[in-house]
Amino acid sequence: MVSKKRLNDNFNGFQVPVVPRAPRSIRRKGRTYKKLVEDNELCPFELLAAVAGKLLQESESSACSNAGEGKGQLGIGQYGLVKGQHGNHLKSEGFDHRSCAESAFVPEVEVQDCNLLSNLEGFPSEGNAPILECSSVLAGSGLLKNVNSDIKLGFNEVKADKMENGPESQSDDNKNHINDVSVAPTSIVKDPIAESVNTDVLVNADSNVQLPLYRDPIAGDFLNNHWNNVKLGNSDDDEYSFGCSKSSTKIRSFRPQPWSGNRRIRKILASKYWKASPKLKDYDVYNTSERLTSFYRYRKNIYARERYQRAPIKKRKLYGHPFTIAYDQEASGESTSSSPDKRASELPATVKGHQKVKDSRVKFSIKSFRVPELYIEVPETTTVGSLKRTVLKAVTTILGGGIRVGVVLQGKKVRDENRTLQQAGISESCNLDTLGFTLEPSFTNPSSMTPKKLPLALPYDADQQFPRSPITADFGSGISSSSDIPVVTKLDSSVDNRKPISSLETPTNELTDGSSPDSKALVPVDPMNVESLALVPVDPKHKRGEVSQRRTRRPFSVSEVEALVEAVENLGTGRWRDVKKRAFENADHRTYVDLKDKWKTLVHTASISPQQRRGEPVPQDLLNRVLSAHSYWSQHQCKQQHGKNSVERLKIVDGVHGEMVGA
DNA sequence: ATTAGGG
DNA sequence: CCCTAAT
Repeated sequence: MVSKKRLNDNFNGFQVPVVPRAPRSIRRKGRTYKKLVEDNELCPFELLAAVAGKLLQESESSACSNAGEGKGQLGIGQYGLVKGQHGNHLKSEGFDHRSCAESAFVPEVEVQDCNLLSNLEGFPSEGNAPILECSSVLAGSGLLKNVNSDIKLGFNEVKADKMENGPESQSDDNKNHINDVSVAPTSIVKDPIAESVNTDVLVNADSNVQLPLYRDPIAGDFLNNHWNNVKLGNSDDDEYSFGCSKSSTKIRSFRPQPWSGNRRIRKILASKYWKASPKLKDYDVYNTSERLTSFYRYRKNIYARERYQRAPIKKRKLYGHPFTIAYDQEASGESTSSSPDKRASELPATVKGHQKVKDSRVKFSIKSFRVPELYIEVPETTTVGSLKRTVLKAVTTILGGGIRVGVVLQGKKVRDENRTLQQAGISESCNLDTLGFTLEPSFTNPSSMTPKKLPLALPYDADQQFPRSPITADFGSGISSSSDIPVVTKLDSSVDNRKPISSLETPTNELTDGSSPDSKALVPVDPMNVESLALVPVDPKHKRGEVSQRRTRRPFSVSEVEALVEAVENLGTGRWRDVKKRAFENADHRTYVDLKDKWKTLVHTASISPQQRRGEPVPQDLLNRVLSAHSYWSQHQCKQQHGKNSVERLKIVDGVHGEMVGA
C-alpha cells in the first residue's frame, strides 16, 4: 500500500488504476461466454507487449538502479496479429475491419535482472540515466539481450508534445536518454494487406520520443549480485484474452489518426519519477510503468477506451498455461528457505555487491503480453494500414495513459508487490508455467455493457502531421474516419461524461481500492527481500505457487446501474440469472452474483445520505427506483410471480416514486 | 448452476 | 468482491 501511495504521488495524476485485466471472473459463465470466447481470438499487438517487456525490464533495472543503472531494452515487434472475427487462431491474416484484436503478442523478450543487464551491457553504471529502448523485435526473434537502459518509444506520427519534465534532479541531463521507441508500423510502408502480420520491421526511428526514465545513476553494485535467472516464457495468449464482446464485434473507438510511420515523437519524461527506490527491495515494476505513464501522460490527446474483457469460459484453462518457463537456474526452487549462504555459494559470479544475494535470480523470458482490450472503430473503407495506425494509436494512447504490468499466477493476479517471488509462488517448484504478465492501462474505464458509452474518442493532437507519403493516401480513408473527431467531442460532453472523464482524471484512487493492488503486481526479485521474506512463514493462505487474487474491481457505471435497476424492476429480486441475461448478457465480467451484490449495495446506498455515498455518484432518480423496486419486490414475494404482472405493478410503484418508467 | 447471505 | 451453504 505504501508503495501504492507513493506511486500515486509521483504520478501526479495518474492514477492507478484500474487494471483491466482479464477478468478472471468467470466463475460461471454460461455458454454465452463460451461463444464469445470462441469468436474472439487473440490479436496480439506486439507493441504493447514489447513495451510491457520493456517496462518490466525497466522496472527491474530501476530497482537495480539504486545501485546502478541497469539497462534494458525492449524490443517491440511491430506487427500485431489480428484475428478474423471468426478465426480462432491467431493468424497473421489480414484483418477484418471488425476483427477484434485481443491481444498483442510480443516476441519474446527476455528480461533480465537489472543486474544482469547492467553487467551485460555495461553501460556505465553511473551517471547515465537509463533509458529504455524498445527496439522492435521481430517475431520470433528472441530475446533481447541487450539491455540498455534506454527505451525508445517512437510513435509515429504522434507529435511530440514535448513533455518535458525537466529532468529531475536526477540528473540525467544528457544522460538520460530519451527513449525513442520506435514502433514503426510496418504497415505503413508496405502494402497494408500484405503485411498483415509479418511484416514488420522496426523502424528506427529517428524518432523521437524519448523517455528518460530513470533515476540517478547509482552504483552498480547492485547489479552484480544476481545471476541466476529463470526464464519464463510466456506463451499464453489467451489467458487473458480480452474478448471482444460478442455483440459488439466492432471495435469501437478510437479515432483514427493517421500517422505516418516515420514520424516519431519525442518526449521527455521527468526524471523524477524514474528514480528508483533507494533500495532495491521495493522496487517494483510499477515504477517503471508509472514512469512511462508520466511520460506519456501529457499526451492526453488520445484516449483509448478499453474494456477489459474476460476470457470467459476458458479462462481457467488459459491460465493454466500461459507461460512456458524455462529454468535457467538452480536455485529458484529452493529459494524458499534455502539459506542465503548456500545460495550464494551456488551462484558464482554473482554476488559481488551484495552479500545478501542469496537467492538465485529468476530470468523471465516474456513472449507476449496480454493487452487490455481495445476498441476501435474505423470505416470499412479504411485501409489496413490505417487500421494498423489506428491500433497503434490506441496502443500508444494506452501507453500514454500509463501502463502497468500485472503478474498473473495461475489465473490470479498477484497484487502484493511486496511479496517475494517465492512467496508468490513464482519459482520453479511452483507453477511457473502458470505465470503471466499483463499490461494494464492505468486509466481505464470499466466498460460497461452499454454500448453507448463505449465509443471512445480519442482526442488527438490536431497538429500532428502525417507524412504525406504514398501511405498517406491510404490514410485518407483512415483519416476520414478521423472524421470521428466529433466523437471526441462526444466524449467530452458525452452523456456519461462523468465516466470517461473521470476515468481519466480520477485516478486511481477510487478504482484502486480494489484494483490498485496491481501496483504491486510485480515482485521483483530482490535478494534482500527474499531473505527477509524467507524468514516469514509463507502465508498459509497462499499456497505456494498459488496466489489468490481478487478480481479487479470494476465499479458499476451509471449506465450499468440503470440497466440493473431496469431489469430488477421488471424481474424482481431473486432472479439474478435472468437479470444477467436480460441486462448484462454481454457483460462478461458481471456475474449474476455481481449483480445481486450490486443490487444489495444499491439498496444500501439509496438508504443512506448522499454524503455518505462514495464512488461514482448514482443519480438520485436511479436510487429512487432502486428503493421503489426493492420495496415493491419485498412486498410481493416476487420470486414466483413476476412476469407480466410485475411490470404492471411496478408501474404502479413508479407512480409512487415517479421514476420507474425507464424502459 | 443458482440463490441468499454473511464477511 | 469473496465465500459458503443451501437449493
